[in-house]
Amino acid sequence: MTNKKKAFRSAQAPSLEELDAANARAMVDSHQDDDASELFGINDLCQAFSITPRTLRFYEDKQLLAPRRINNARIYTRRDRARLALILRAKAIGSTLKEIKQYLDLYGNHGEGRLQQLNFVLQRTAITIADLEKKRSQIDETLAELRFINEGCRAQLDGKRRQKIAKAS
Amino acid sequence: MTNKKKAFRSAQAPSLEELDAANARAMVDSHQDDDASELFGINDLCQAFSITPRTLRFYEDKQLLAPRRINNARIYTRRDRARLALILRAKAIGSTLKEIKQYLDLYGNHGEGRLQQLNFVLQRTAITIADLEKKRSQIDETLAELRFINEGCRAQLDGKRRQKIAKAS
DNA sequence: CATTATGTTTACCTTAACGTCAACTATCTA
DNA sequence: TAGATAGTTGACGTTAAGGTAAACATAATG
Repeated sequence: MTNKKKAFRSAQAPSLEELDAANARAMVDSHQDDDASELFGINDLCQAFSITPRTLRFYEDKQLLAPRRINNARIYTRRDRARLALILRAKAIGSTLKEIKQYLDLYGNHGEGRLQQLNFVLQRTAITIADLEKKRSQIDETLAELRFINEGCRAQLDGKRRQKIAKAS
Repeated sequence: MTNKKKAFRSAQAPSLEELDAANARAMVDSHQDDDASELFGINDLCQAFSITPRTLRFYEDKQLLAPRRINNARIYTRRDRARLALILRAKAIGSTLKEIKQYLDLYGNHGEGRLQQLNFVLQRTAITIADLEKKRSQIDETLAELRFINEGCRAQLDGKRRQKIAKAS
């Protein structure tokens, strides 16, 4: 359904497969709360996730990322990197950047113990979870249909093969 | 993540919940290969799926739908309706209209027995299936994280409740 | 028959998510 | 000191998926 590798008009969206590699590392990184140790330039991340600099700057514009600057150049920590992984994964499953921002804002703010906020986060996560579960089940339905078609084809092909063999003998 | 019911700027995308009702009927209909019996006007479908006429005309423009005309007015059969349900479901899980068209083109063309075509359909469905399975697993990961946050909140709130009780006694 | 309700086409407008290009700036290098 | 290299901002372009508005057609209805 996705990713014909036409490569028309430069950098396409990263395929789901491409995402995985970088993604895995980033996920690990995100729980390693060391901050300043491993740093990345903009192109490091671009290569790692198969995106363009423009995309990263755009996300920054939209306040999804906030890397430090060193003489005006963007420097990303592994936390930034992990955040990026979240963003891309969320995008891959059909969320808009606006939604992702809200999601990440929740994600960040679960440490301070204000009762109001905790309840808020609790609600929002519950809603988001419900939403994703629904999406998941829609995917499952679609998968069931596709498998049905797929097996139908396979069966027909098998039939033809048997016919040929029968004729040949 | 989706659907704040702001209702700003008229008809929003239909929520996942809204889709379900009409969807279910349409799915049933799609296997009831009677064609001309139950017919729908454009607004019937709009209401059923919470979309606007513009959207239906747009999909027709893009060749995703091809309703009959009766003195130039669009008349949809239950098959059209079922097709629409597929389109909307695919959209809800993050596919583009272009992708959906390809998907539907496969969907329609599995009846004629040309070997080449069967093999083609077989391949394409396999690819699409793999893609969706990946998406599904990404959703699963996201869900796991959200549940983690959610339970963290819940635990903290419980903690506070116990503190209060302890103080009170 | 005039009106109202439905529906149609054509054409332009909008928003999100980037792409592309031009003009700078800072740092390293020959 | 003059490139080469890697990065920056800013402005405008583009594509997808519709929204909105104007002008017209047809059918039912008072």
